[in-house]
Amino acid sequence: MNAHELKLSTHLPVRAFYARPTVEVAKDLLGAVLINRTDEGLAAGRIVETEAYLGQADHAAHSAAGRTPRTQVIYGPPGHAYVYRIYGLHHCLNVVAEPDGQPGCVLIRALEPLCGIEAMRQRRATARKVEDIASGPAKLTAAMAIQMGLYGTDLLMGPLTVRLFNRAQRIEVRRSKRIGISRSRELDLRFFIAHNDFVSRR
DNA sequence: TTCACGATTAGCT
DNA sequence: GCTAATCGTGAAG
Repeated sequence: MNAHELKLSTHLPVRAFYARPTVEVAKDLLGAVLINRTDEGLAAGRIVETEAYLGQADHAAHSAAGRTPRTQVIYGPPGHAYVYRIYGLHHCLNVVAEPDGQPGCVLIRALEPLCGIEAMRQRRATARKVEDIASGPAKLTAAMAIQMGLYGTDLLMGPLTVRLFNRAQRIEVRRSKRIGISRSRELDLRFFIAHNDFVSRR
């Protein structure tokens, strides 16, 4: 898929799309396209796996620690990027949900690469197969060149954006426990597209 | 100021 | 399955 086809087949959601319950946003982001306009050209991938992190009764969410310099964007207006560094090595990308003032965000966990795949391969030199380029939360930020500079940016303004397909295909959504957390591990807040080769785990 | 740890990944056994 | 790599954050002193 090239940049022109991408523009014709997708559209930007309105703010209200993000100003909904986190779980709804997490489900509806499946099948959407994440796009980053980088110095090395356009990078885009289809979202195939997400996790919801809630504002209340979710001890695994970063916002559970309350409002801090790091987590403040989660409490702000929806449709913005919450980027954080993990293990001092990697970055993870979240999309802020819920109305302004209420915490809640969606971790993007895996993408199916669509545009700029050659540049993604260069940024993800260890990936042998295309399925390995963005099949994990820190893999996709590396592939898409997403770093702390995008913290707090508005996904309705770019350079980092999310677009929805104009003709929504029917997607079979699977639900499971979240990956790699210890607290609130009993919650089923991971969503992914069934039978998809690009998810981090089946 | 100190300290333990984490929404991960890659490489090796 | 196990572990190193590597550092900002938040809690405690």
